[in-house]
Amino acid sequence: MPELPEVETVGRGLANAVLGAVIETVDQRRPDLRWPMPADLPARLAGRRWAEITRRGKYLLVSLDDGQVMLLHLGMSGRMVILKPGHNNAPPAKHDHVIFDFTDGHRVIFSDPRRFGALLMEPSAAAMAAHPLIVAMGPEPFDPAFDAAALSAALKGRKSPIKTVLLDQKVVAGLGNIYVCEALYLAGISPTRLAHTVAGKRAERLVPAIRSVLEDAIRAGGSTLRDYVQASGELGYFQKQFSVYDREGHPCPRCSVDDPDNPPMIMRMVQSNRSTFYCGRCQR
DNA sequence: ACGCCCACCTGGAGGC
DNA sequence: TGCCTCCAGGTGGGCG
Repeated sequence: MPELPEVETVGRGLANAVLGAVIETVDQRRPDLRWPMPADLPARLAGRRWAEITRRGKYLLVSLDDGQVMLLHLGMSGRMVILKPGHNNAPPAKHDHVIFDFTDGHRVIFSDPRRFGALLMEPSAAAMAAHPLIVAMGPEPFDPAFDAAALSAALKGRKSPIKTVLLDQKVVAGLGNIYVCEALYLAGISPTRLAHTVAGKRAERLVPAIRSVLEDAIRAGGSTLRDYVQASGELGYFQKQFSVYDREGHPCPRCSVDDPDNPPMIMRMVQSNRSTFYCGRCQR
């Protein structure tokens, strides 16, 4: 579920609620998610202040006041539930795996039914930066260094479809199935086009298209942040109207206006066992 | 180094 | 109501 915009929104919501707050207790309700969590997690976190929250790709990095860094990944179904002081007394739900209680009364719950998510810790920022999951990642899409030339270089020699290659976090960090479909649509590039042929003008269209779909989604998420604590306390999965994702059979919003009597339809295909949504007419 | 496929999990939707 | 199948926004690891 969560791609870069959702992770960004979750990070902002956490920052709004508990940045600077001190952890009183941690209730670790199972030993592992995708990987084992630190066995001494509650002891390592108790009394620590959440000093900084940053995002790298789809990872959230929480820096603590003693220099430790906690890595959070939401996998496919992970959520961070934020409960305000005075609303933190409900018993844990089935998939509430880690519960952080802060001295100011806030409660943060890491909930993840499918458990593809992760919670890891490193003793220092340098150690986290060198972590295999972090060190191998490609550029942030908003980094100015991620330009058409850099993208072309990353795609050079890649003979798979561009759709598949953009899901590789080493090419660019943070894209998932939804926003790859949306970015290719916005750029007018066919998902089946071989990645190494996305160069020149196409690469120059694709980079701003990637940024645009991500920015729009972050904005949509940010607009829901005002009341980041709703009745459920859930955060980060906002409704956004997509152009192509999950819209099989709908008319193409861009080129169907050419011929209203016979509009091209958004189509679904399967690439590497994952759904791709696209317009067969205006994506080349 | 690259490309393909599987596995890891649970839950929701839809068909019968 | 129950049972079955399929599908889901991620990604590391094993294979050729």
